[in-house]
Amino acid sequence: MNSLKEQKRIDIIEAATKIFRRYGFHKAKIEVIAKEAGIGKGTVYEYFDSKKDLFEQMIKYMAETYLNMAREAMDIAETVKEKLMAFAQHHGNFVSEHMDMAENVIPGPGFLSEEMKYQMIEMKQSIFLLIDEALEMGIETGELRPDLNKRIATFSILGAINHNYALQVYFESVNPKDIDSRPIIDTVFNGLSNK
Amino acid sequence: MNSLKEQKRIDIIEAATKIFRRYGFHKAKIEVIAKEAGIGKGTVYEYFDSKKDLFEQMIKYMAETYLNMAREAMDIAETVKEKLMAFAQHHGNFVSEHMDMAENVIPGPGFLSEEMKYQMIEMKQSIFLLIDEALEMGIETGELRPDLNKRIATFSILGAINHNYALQVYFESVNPKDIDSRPIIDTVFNGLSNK
Amino acid sequence: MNSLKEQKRIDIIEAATKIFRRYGFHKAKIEVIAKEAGIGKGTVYEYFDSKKDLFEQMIKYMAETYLNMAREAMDIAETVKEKLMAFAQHHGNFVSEHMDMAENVIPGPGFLSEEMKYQMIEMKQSIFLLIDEALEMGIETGELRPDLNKRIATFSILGAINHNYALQVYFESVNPKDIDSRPIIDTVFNGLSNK
Amino acid sequence: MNSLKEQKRIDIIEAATKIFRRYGFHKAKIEVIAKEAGIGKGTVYEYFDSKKDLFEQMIKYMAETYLNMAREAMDIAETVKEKLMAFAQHHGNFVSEHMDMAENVIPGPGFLSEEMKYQMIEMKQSIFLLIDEALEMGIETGELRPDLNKRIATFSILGAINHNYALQVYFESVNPKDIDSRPIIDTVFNGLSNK
DNA sequence: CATGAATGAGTCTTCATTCAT
DNA sequence: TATGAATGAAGACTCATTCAT
Repeated sequence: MNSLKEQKRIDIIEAATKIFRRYGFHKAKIEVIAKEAGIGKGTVYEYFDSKKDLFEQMIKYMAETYLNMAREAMDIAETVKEKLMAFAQHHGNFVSEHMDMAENVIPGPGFLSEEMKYQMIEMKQSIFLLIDEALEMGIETGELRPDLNKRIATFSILGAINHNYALQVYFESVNPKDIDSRPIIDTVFNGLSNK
Repeated sequence: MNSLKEQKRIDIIEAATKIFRRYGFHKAKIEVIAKEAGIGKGTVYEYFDSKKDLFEQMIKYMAETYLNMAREAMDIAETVKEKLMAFAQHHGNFVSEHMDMAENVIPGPGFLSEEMKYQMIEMKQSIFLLIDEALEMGIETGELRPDLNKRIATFSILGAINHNYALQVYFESVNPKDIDSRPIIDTVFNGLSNK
Repeated sequence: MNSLKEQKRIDIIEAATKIFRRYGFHKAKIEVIAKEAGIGKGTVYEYFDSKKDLFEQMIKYMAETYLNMAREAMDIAETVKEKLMAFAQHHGNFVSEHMDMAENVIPGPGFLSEEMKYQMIEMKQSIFLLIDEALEMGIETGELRPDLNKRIATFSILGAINHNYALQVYFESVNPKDIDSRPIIDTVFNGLSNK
Repeated sequence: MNSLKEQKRIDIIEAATKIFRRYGFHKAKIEVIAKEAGIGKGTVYEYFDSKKDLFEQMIKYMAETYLNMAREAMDIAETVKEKLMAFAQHHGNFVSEHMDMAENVIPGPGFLSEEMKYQMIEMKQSIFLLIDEALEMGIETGELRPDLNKRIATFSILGAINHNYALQVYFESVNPKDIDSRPIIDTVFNGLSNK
């Protein structure tokens, strides 16, 4: 019984994901989301307080999914390099399905509730920590240079991965799944400098 | 006379910049933008076809400004490293004034006109080329490793700079102007790998 | 068995009375009434055809209660003056519990069904007759002036009682139970005129 | 210019009066009020913040009108009896046009804003004072009995007038304009008592 | 009999845009 | 040319009512 309700909640969130992604927050209509989920308009409001609430819960759900998948992918890998490649690949896969979400669907400043902002920060921190741990490990095993500024390195890796996927998709219309993460990680590992 | 019109056009765009940044596209009201520009609501429509048109022209104006400033900053610098640091610093300064723009103000997918999208791609390409040229130069002068994958390196640099600024501001509430670009560029230059 | 159903019907009506009084017709929600009655939302519809039906039956129930109590109170009294005072006192007691009903809960014109309006008229007529009979008696016993316009006198008494209670409660926040009915009746009996 | 806006404000209020009276607060649609006023739906919101605001301003406007007319009517009359008859007649005229307003259009408890409630109380007090002054005068001139309980007498008069009009209209479908106020006032003046 | 999950008709309100002045 | 009063399309949200369990 409880799981039935929970299942329908997920159904609605997944319908919302699709519609929000396609139309953005403001042009996505509740009625359309409901239809996509195969239910009536009013039913959405049995599960979520408002359009905003639905949006926030969707973000939370996606963030959790992203994080869990990233963790799994990285756990299997052994070396830091492999872990980062796994992360990049995961990022690409995820992005290929939820692409514009992050960039296009945002409803505007001051929109997210304070609680939600807190959640988002936590989530970003979790991702940060995921990379940070890998780097820490790499320094200990000697795989990475000992004088590394871990914080900046972490931000740089995340940025490099993110931008490489985003811009390749954007400029070259590549399917993110088909992007090879190896050269990205290689570049970050080896640096630009000629010695 | 023509320059009077042009000046008022700029005034409106600058008012729009402020208001769009503060409220995001959908919650920004034309009336408020008009008031901010010190004119009447209807007058906005003498200069722009629609809210969307105003938004697009604003984006274009800002992108041009960004690009011009980036070019100037990089021209002064000599080595590639200095150029990239100058770019990063410029990025930080610009972002400190127009921050949320990029992240929060976006109106939703399918919003920008095709022509606008084309403009945006051109703009991104210009930025890409700016960095690309610097790398090219670095390879020729031997400052950078000759086997560098320029495309990926460019994306990585842009991503690293962007994310470092964004996340430092986000997590640590640092004023972007106060961020030191050196360690970011150093990290990218030296790479992560322990040789 | 029949009385069990009847009892639950009364329970619902009493829950409805409380909720309608507190929120008014339109803001009173069936779900809340059901909860107040300790039953499920759907069950209300086993006993009443609609919200409107429930409202009308509630009014009818209250009116009957009012009338019965008024009759009892007046039967005990002997003189007309006493009867009117008893009526006034009863009115105050009743009003103290069901106050706003009459003033605040009314759903709007054209709302009550024709049958219901008929009921309401009958009810008002019954009250009218109650007072009318008392006056008739008073005229016969010589307690009241023989040339009295009974109809107008009855309306005036009802109005005087009603308004005195209402306005004292309204202006002076008096508990209706604590209002002394004697001076009201005295005023009506003696008239304003200085002989 | 200002008076044009003010005139339109009044137009809307008068349209609202008609529609609210016909349908009650909840069933009255803004669109219908706008149509009645010969304007577009959105225009209503240029003059009033919300349906509730419109309703409250309408009440205020009507109350002021009622009070002003009552004052005028009573000022012309000389004796207390005449004043009260004038008041009653005015009440009847007003009620004949705005009848159900008071009884049927009320939106429910807790609806009126605090400021509005305060206004309403002030208004009722003004009416009270109008009668109260007349009685005071009557006591001084010896037209009324000196031992009169003014407060209760005032409430009683208001109640008698109100109920006589309301019930005659209700029971006998009389047009309030056609009701003779003399016997009502006579009854109140002479009292019920056979000396 | 009782329930409460599902439903969708109904309406207020916002705001980009128009156009008479 | 500049204005701002007027407009109405569009959409989130409520809640009485139904009906499968």
